[in-house]
Amino acid sequence: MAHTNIPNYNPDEVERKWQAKWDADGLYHSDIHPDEKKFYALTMLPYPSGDLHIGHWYAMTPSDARARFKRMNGYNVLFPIGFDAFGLPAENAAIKHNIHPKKWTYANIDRMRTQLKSMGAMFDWRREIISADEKYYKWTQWFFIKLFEHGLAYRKMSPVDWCPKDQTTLAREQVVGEDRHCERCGTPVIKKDLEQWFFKITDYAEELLNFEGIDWPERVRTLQTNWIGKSVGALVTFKTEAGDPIEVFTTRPDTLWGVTFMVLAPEHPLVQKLTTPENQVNVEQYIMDAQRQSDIQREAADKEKTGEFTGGYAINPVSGERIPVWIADYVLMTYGTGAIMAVPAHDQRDFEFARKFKLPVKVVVQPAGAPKLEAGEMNEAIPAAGELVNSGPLTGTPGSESFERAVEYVAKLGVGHASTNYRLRDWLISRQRYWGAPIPIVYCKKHGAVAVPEDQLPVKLPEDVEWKPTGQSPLKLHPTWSRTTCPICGEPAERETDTMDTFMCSSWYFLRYLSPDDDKAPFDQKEYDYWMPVDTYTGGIEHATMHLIYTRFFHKALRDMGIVKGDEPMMQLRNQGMVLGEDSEKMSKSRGNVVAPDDLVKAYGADTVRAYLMFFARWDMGGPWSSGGIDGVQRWLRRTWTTLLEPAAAGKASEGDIKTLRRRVHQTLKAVTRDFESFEFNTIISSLMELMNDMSKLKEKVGGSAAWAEATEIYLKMLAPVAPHISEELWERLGKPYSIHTQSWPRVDEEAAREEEITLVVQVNGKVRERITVPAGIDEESAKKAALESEAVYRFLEGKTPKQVIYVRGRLVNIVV
RNA sequence: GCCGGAGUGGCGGAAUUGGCAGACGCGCACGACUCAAAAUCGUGUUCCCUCGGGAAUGUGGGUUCGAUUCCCACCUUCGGCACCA
Repeated sequence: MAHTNIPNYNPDEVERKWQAKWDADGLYHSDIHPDEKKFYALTMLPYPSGDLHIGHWYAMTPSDARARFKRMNGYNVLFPIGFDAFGLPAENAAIKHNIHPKKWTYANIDRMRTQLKSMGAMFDWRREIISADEKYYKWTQWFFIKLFEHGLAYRKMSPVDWCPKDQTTLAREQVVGEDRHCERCGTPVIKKDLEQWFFKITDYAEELLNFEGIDWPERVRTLQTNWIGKSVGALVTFKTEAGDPIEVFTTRPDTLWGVTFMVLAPEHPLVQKLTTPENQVNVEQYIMDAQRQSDIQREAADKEKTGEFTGGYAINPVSGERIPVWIADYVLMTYGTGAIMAVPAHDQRDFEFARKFKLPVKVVVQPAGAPKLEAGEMNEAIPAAGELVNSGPLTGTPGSESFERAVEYVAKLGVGHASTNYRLRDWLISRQRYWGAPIPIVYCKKHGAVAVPEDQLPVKLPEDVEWKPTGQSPLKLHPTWSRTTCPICGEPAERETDTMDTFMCSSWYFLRYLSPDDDKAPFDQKEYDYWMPVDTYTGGIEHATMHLIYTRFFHKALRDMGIVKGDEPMMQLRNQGMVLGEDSEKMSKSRGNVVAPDDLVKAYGADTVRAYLMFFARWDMGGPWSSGGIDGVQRWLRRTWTTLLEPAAAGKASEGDIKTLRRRVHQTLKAVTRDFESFEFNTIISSLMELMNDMSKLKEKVGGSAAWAEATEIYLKMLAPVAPHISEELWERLGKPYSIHTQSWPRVDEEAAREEEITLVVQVNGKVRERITVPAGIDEESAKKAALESEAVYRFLEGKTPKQVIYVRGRLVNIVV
């Protein structure tokens, strides 16, 4: 079978040739064409960490293939790329290798740009953005000022999460895991009281829970919903005996008559006042202990309850009962009001606390069906709703309306009202590090925090800075940089020396792709009106409660300022899984299980790597890399090469063979089209492999026919988004007009795709006994008749009469005996 | 504890609406070609079997003529949240 008269498939040569030509021709330039429908395909912008990782390829290749598919389907496609270039790793590498963060970052970008280009993606490089460029971060600062002007950026002193290794504060979203460690470096965080800048994302908590009109994965929606943590309840005001109000948030206003004590967070402002002299020493000791403990210790769920009695009492506003006020670290100052009403009969935490400190338990809810609750006999709290008992005027209220009735009651008394609480906190954006966009604020003695005027942007990041982390912002240590004048009064003033969280840069980057060089505005309005919103956004799920929630907030805030339109920036989101090492572990240099795409491209060519990444796992699931499997994909592309280039045999094709070929081609086209739409990339490749297997078998007979010409043309068009170089090369060698990537996606010939004969499965009692070939259009009567007459059925019926015969059109007959 | 995903051959995975379980590929075995090997091509490959069949999609039930698919309970595993009032 060896044919020596056709050239060998040399991926390296083919790929270099076409990448150069596409680049020279501007084949992937995306410009506004008002008469064409647009498609904005976006892949999450990479951090320039040094080398392009196989994970980047895994994320971007199918996104690129789908963008190409959309282009062939008549869309004017925008598929841009850029670099999320500010951030800690640059600074850490700078310290380690004593190289300036800027130099390190831009050298990495140069390397990664070359690596990205080897992928052969349809990126429009004219639109590349680098978030660390002055012309980019000028607008990041501009957005900060807009948020500031609209009251969505504010500064406050509060206990914040601090990473002792990276020497900076972190947003809550960037503190992860049970031991509450830094998302970047893994070091457990500590609390520090600092004055920091925040964005008021909590203003949008309710709206962020609404995913109507966007096609985002259930998983991301759940993660964001949990993160926002909505609780519906009521705020109720108790009073101390001295008359000071203590407001509590409760989700169970129906249990108000069951309150037997109150608990304040140790940091609660009323603690000092409430504490009686004889409890002073113990309370102060407890507060000090609580402060010393890390969050990890304090928030451990299985920890035994601790607390201290203040000696003070409060009055229950509905019952008038006098109840003791305690402090305990299970009540957090950062959630709700920092104080709770304790109902030990119906809340497990309060129950444990009451049992430990011998506080009374009072039953006020009797769930239907449960035995009558007796406080003395309970060994756990009963949180279920039910009929109210021992609840003053509300006694006898059924569980179904107890919540509403209780809220009405406290509202009538003027001591409370319905309220909703969210777990979401405002976004802390100050970072005490060098390599970020400076916060464009000036502090004036007279005017306080003043925004830098727009015409003075950008506030440039100086390069002559000692960047080693000291816990102080490096910009603060610069001898002159922070010295300036107040934009309002002109008096000497100080610049803010913290930089912004890099998630600020990535919250709006997809807008900068629209007009990366515009120096009048963050984006060009014409470009915006044509391209936005993003139609498909692809990337990892790890940003569900970081980037993806920030960018939605950002968009909504800009919408309310009239800067952008619509409620959401990205209409459809899809997440890829993760490529693991061959040992099924996360790839890491220390484990030595890293797969380098550059090596693979060298050995197999980009097309094989692309196709294998699309083939080897379900894209949304990912999985361990297997070095063996890639050979199969390489074999398939080589087979494609030889099958399409070998001269056709002179033989005459039979009508049956032609029909078979066309049927297979159009059936495959149908499946591939469907799978591109639904992100099922692995079955695209297997369908193409199957078709190639069939084509190579049929070629000897049909190689000279018009059907064969049609088959090769459709096959190459389907292959083009997956393997853009080899398909372009074969397209050219078959004498077709340049470029295959500007061709239209073929149309399915339904007539040709239709099966003429089908295999009818014959079951007896649900077990397959026979397969018979029948005409596709067979009617029910004939199908049943054919089944009953088959030899196997005769054997299995053993003379018995069928009780029932079930027919599924075009599929099977089941004979029930 | 709560929320969500996943469990199918030796391996990655496929199966459109409840209708042929294991497509496609890897690996393996055998064969062709070769002095030989590689490459390539071909055949086979879930398990058991008395060669008639039988069993099988994490486990146990249920619905159905028929369940990888729907329902209930559970196990394992991955991810998120977690003293959130």
